[in-house]
Amino acid sequence: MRADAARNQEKVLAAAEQLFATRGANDVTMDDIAKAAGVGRGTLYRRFPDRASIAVALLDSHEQELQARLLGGPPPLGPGAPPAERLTAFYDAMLVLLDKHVHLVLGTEVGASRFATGAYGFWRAHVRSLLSDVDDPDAIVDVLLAPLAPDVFQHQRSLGISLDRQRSALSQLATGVLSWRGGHP
Amino acid sequence: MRADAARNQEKVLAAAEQLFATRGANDVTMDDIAKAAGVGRGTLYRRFPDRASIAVALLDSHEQELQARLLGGPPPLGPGAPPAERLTAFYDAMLVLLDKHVHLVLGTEVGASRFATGAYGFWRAHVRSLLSDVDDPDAIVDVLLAPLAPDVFQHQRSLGISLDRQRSALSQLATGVLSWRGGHP
DNA sequence: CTTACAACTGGGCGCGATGTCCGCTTATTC
DNA sequence: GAATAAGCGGACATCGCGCCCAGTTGTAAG
Repeated sequence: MRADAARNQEKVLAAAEQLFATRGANDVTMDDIAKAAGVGRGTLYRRFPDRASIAVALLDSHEQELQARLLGGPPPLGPGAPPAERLTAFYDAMLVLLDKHVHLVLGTEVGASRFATGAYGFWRAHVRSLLSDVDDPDAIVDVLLAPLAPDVFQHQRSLGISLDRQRSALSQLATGVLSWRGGHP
Repeated sequence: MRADAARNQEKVLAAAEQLFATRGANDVTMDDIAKAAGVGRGTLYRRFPDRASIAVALLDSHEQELQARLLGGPPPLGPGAPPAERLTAFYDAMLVLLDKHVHLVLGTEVGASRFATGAYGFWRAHVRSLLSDVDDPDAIVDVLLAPLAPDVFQHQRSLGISLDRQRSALSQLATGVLSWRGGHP
């Protein structure tokens, strides 16, 4: 990549972050971003085919950091704690991430596209690995990830439910699903 | 309402149902529907401000029927069974509804608009009423409804997860959350 | 039956966003 | 300092939306 191209990409990301934070993510047009970054539409579309790809780029570093902590960080987030605790810790971390970047995530994942993200695949694999002793983990995993959808998060917030209440709600969910052994001896 | 207007409304709904079923709901433009129904754009917009309102109208009868069964039908869907069973029954009924009408529901509820629906309010109130003895039911209820989002449903299907597996996954969720009493004496 | 009114009809119009295309510019390499 | 390829940017065509109004048609009163 040429030096000027890198510079422009940086300008685009900075401008987009600003705009996404100010107004809602989908009240920002490609044109707005191009204008704010001081580049032409063509330049913008060269790197980023749509708004979502810009939001993905902006989120990337944060998500990778969380992924690293999941794989190799200290428990209960990282390996070493019992599944229920790790799931709760994962929920906590995701809620913090959402809390910081809802606007970005809403820009990324509208509806079905959410599941196509590489990040979703990672969260799914992680949670899946915690479900070794429930029935049909492959069906449960998406159910457990559903409450982390950005619009659910946002909706709860608009209802006045605080981050802490969300945390304890998800904690109840994690404990309930992973600790209930009704049918086992 | 004038007789011809009623006739046209009928034509619009029939045409829309056809189109929604054929292609995906959001590959159908207002123009398509107007053309297929044999009415002008203005006529279409008179009754229905957008695609969502058409899908809502098409879903309305089915949803009302379920709502009636929730309020006054036989248990476990209606009153009389213990909460965990009623929640499971509710999940089952919703999955059946989704299974029949995913295309419509996807046309209705994209992202945040899902929560603005009158129907969502009803489901929320119903499930809320089943949560009398969990902590902070107002925070849990949206979590329990999240897996019923049409895009989650669709995603699981595209992964090859059958209706039955979805049913038992949600049943595990209901039982887990409602039957776990870790902190109680 | 006729008449007069109000509701309904339908397509034309402007708007705003999208994504592509191509002539020009600028960084890089020898 | 020239050659060359990569990058730039804005003009352009396209599409869907939603409004609007002049003509039409159902309806109800006389």
